[in-house]
Amino acid sequence: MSSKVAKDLSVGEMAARAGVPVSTLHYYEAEGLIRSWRTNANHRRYDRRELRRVAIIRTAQAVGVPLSEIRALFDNLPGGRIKAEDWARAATLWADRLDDQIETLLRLRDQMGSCIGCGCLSMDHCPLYNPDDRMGAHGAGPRRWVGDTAEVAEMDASGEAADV
Amino acid sequence: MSSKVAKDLSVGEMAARAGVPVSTLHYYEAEGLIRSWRTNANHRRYDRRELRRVAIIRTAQAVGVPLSEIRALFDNLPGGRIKAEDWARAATLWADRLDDQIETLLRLRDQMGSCIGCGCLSMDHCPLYNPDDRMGAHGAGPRRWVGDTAEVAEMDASGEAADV
DNA sequence: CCTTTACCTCAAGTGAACTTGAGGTCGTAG
DNA sequence: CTACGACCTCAAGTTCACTTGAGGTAAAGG
Repeated sequence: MSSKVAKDLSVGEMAARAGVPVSTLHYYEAEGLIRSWRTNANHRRYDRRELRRVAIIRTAQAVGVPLSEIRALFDNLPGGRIKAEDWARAATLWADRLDDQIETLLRLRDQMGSCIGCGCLSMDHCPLYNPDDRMGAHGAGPRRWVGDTAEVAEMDASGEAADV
Repeated sequence: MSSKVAKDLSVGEMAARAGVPVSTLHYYEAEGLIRSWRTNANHRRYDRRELRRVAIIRTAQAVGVPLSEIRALFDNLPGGRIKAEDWARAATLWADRLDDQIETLLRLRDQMGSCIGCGCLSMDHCPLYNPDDRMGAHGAGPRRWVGDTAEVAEMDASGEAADV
């Protein structure tokens, strides 16, 4: 019925379509992230759905998901495909991460905004400025920064060393 | 009037307070991102405001600003300090970047949301599924992915290879 | 037949941001 | 006096995600 065969793609075509260099596709394949079959001439051929995989890879990367984690998802595919269920689970997980990231960034933006607004980076003018070492009070201990700006907020609030 | 001298910090204290390993502070200093003076014993001492610098570094990193760019800002400091004006400029710049990132992530989240909702990752069920190669129509050319999900969106819209 | 083009493999190199390790110096506590 | 912890330097190693390069094949066009 359908004369459109939607044939498989060469590595060059994939690269063009997916917007990544050929070398990257080689790399992804070596890392087990995408698959191909070979022609007589030993050239790679990609099922069109591999394009979708590349899209997922790049998308996930944009959210900060490392390749190892993406592979973990892909490795869950019994038949080499992601079942809707698996996808939903991963998507939910990544969406959560997304939410976290968005929240972090929004907090950061707010902080920057108020910093700009109040000129608080200038020791001379910031109403929050306070020469005492308030944070010293709560001692040492494990710290976290990236993905958790709580302490930044605290410093901003205490106004410690408000100048740079 | 103030008996609290708020004395300078050793590298260990800085590390504890800033939540980064000592080696990282060494590294930042080697990279010209922070400064210290030395005691007789050749030990580093940090002015408290260096703590603020570290906070800025980590914050900026969370937004994806590379160290080189942070240094570029810091290098703008004639007196070794950031003037409110310079800070405002950088903060505005980084805030723009933040906005971009937030927008990208929000877009991603929406896409993931609708994917989950419609089960579109399943070739069999997605209402968007379309076996034709719609995207093939617009040929090769430069591509971009990270920080620009336009093409992902397009693929999602066309539903190409909607299964994985 | 010859050349070009697109592909192949495998090893090594890249850059960012750190970390690890070896070997050495202070200054205080016991 | 000696041990200890905190600090020092400098070189080299690590991880991630690729990229580059050398050397080779296969099919199509002139």
